[in-house]
Amino acid sequence: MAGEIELRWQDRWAASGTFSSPNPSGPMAAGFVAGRPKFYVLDMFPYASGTGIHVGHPIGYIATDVYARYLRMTGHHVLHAMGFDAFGLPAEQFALSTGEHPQITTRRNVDNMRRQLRRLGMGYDTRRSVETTDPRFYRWTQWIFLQIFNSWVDERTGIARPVAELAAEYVSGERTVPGGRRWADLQPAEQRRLIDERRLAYIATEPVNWCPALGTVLANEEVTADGRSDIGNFPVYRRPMRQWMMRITAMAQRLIDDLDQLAWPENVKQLQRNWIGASDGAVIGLPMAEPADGRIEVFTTRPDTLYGATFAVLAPEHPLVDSLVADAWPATAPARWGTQAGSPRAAVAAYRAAAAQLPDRQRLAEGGTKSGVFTGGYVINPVTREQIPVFVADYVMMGYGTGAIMAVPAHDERDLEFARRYGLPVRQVIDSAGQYIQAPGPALAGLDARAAFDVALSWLERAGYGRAARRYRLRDWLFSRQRYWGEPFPVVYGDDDQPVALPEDALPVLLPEMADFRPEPDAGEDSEPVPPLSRATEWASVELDLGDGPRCYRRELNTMPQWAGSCWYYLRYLDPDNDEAFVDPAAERYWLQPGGVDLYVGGVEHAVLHLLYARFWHKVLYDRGLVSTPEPFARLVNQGMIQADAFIDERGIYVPAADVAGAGGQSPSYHGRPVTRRSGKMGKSLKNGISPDEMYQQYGADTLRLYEMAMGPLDADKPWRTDDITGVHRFLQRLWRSMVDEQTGLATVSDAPLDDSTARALHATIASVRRDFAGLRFNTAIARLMELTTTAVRISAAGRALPRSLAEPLVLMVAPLAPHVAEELWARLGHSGSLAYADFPEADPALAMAPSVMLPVQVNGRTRFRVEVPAGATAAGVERIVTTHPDYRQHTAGGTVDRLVIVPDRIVNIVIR
RNA sequence: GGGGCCGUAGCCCAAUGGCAGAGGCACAGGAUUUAGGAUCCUGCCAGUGUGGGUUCGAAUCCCACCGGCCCCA
Repeated sequence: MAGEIELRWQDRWAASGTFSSPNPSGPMAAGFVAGRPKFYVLDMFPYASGTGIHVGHPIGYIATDVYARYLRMTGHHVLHAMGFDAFGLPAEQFALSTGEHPQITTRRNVDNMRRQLRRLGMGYDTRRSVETTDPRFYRWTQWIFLQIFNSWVDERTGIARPVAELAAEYVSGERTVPGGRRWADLQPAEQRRLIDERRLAYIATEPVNWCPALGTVLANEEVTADGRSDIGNFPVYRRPMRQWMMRITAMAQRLIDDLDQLAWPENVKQLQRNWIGASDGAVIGLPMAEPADGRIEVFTTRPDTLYGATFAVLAPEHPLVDSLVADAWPATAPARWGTQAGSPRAAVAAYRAAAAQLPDRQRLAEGGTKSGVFTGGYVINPVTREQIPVFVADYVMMGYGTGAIMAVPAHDERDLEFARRYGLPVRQVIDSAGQYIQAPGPALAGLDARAAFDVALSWLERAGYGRAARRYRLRDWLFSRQRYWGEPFPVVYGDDDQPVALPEDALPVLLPEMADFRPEPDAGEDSEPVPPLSRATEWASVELDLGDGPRCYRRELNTMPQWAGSCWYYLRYLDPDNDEAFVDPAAERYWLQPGGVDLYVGGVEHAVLHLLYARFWHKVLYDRGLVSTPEPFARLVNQGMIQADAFIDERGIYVPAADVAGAGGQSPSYHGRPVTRRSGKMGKSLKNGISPDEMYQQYGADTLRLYEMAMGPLDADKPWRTDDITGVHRFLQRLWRSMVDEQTGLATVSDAPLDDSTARALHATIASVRRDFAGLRFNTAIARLMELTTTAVRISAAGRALPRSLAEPLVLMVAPLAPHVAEELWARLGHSGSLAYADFPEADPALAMAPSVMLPVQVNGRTRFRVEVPAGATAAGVERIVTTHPDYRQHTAGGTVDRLVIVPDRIVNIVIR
């Protein structure tokens, strides 16, 4: 029954385009009403995986759909669309596992997910659905890449500008060329290098995480703490490679500062701040002992502890290592510093080679022993004038600060561990009482840490050794992958091997059809990455006329990472068919003003990467005048995780929860063997997913939607219990029977007016439900609607037809949550159109109020008796009633009344001493 | 180790600093029914993790501890 009704309404909504929302102008302008408030509701971009969704996935989608339906009924233009992220490693790995082409598997996965969401009754504007793998979409992903490639961040303002303006500054002399030469005197290649090194998308040879088994490099975030790939758990090796990078670090400060204007959960903002990780300190130039004019720049957050610096450490990748390494060991160097190795140069070379293998996260992991090797070189501590030895050690990272540190073992644990291992001196700067020790250099004795920092910094500045500096933990974003299934870069290379941006009319650069899309098989640890696209030989080279006649160019063979499409899909929903621009500015302004997407709902697992990358792209687009808001997402809500029972066998391996016998009982078993219950996040890894298909087959989509919304607050983690579904299922049946005759199937309602108490219940419910919907508190709204339904059931069970003036508002209030049954009831109540745009009931406060209330009267905080007072009675009126009440004298006899606390309509408290 | 979130009935969850209970599950009893694991009615159970503090009044605010989850190291 439910299934038949639901499918019928879903067809009707689709056929009549019920949820199409108009743009203010352009091809989608039909139905636009000027002056109507707008709202942009957005779900995080789903990734079309191979296994379909489980019931934990759509909880956020259901919530936004309920909210969007509510907003439509309260007079808003609502934009709510759903598209699919389908490029990237997971889709490609899935295709590899089935042996089919990702084009095919992706198509199937997206179709399946569309089907599942449609079956849940989602009110999306299906005209606006996009897929990242569609050339009409990724053409603009490539176009945005070019905007980023052609931008630089002006270090004076932090704002992104066209690189043409950077060149103009060099030409005009406003910006001086490093080295003091004139721009016009530079070779074209030198000019080009000066521009390229400022671009926001750039090529760099950087140590990266190379995963031979996946045949690609991975971002740090895609590598686990023990140095394996997040996807597939394959070993990852560290090696330098030529890669595309995004200069997100140039926006670090704005990415921190602008968090303040966002209505986001505080913990997500904090995660972003920590990830960017600003720290204030100083860059200190430590003079090298040899060569005498050399300096090593170290970054420290504690310049006040310079006196305690007894050695210095360079990252293995540090460019100064070569010039610092001595030809022979100094006679004074002890054997434990590694001097038994032939020469400093050999020892350092061996160490660097070993360190290069390890992924960053493993190098930084605590507990791993700190290893290093002496370079044979020394620097001078500016405070003590002593020569201190310089080591190379892998606990210092090239990507952070300056890639070099002054080591203060007395006040840094990692330095201390290193010093102990190599027998280096430990010199205290601050004594056990927390006081600075009398020392040469800046006078710090008696100061607190804050003041000492300032004094030490100004001492360094005056002496010419250092300057204040702010550094970020954030690293530039590794933006290329050696895989097939991604957006091709809109870039080619000429004879000089330098990247050249393709003109806009050359877009899209289509991903070539390849039967064999696999990464290079059997790639070993030392293998050179061979992108699959290199085998598309016809595609890989191309003759173009880029302004200086037809020439042969090579295409970029890497592809973009999975994050690219999700950085801007929310803009394409606004204007999905535009072939002239990535988005029409009028549509963009209408839907994004004032502060970006009005409500963004998704999982907290995207708190850092997706949200940071998307903010970065959006800011570049904003600076370049292509979008109108500095931030993409004004308000963010994280839906909670759905947890479910999972089961492990005696080996500790998860077994499919669906096949566990006696899952709810004391002794669950799997194929006759005992298993142990271990609850956790529903999903593939715990093998405890429950498919929505079986739920709506058995109960219907309305019931599933209601259950997911009734489980608890949207943002709380909640355990799934299929047994509990019967509660909301009964609710819908009660609602139905309260107004539909079971024999005839006709609505039986009367035109009788509501009695006072029913009217009160109705209007109080309307007021609460409106408040709850507006605040995304669907669980409490459902509780109110269940109560009102009980009222309705009582009326109809007493043999009276339900008054229409109760039935209709009840149906309308249920509609956002259970739209199919509501539409069906609405139709049976005699209405011809969909209720999707019917007016949501309005509460009349006068009718909602009871004529009188029973006020509890407390004595010193304990309830002693009650008085009945008129609703809304003033404090003076209540006082009169209470003090003349027969029980008042009895309860105040024991002492003197200090005062009466009266909270109108709530409580009275008599304070007695 | 640092940061964040959360502990209310057998379970899931409500409660602008104001009578601890809205709703659901489970359970028990009754009604109805050829029967039902359907439907209707009724009932049942906690003093809010622990200990302090603020307040006329604390589940709610503050501190410490215990337990759980998440993030970072």
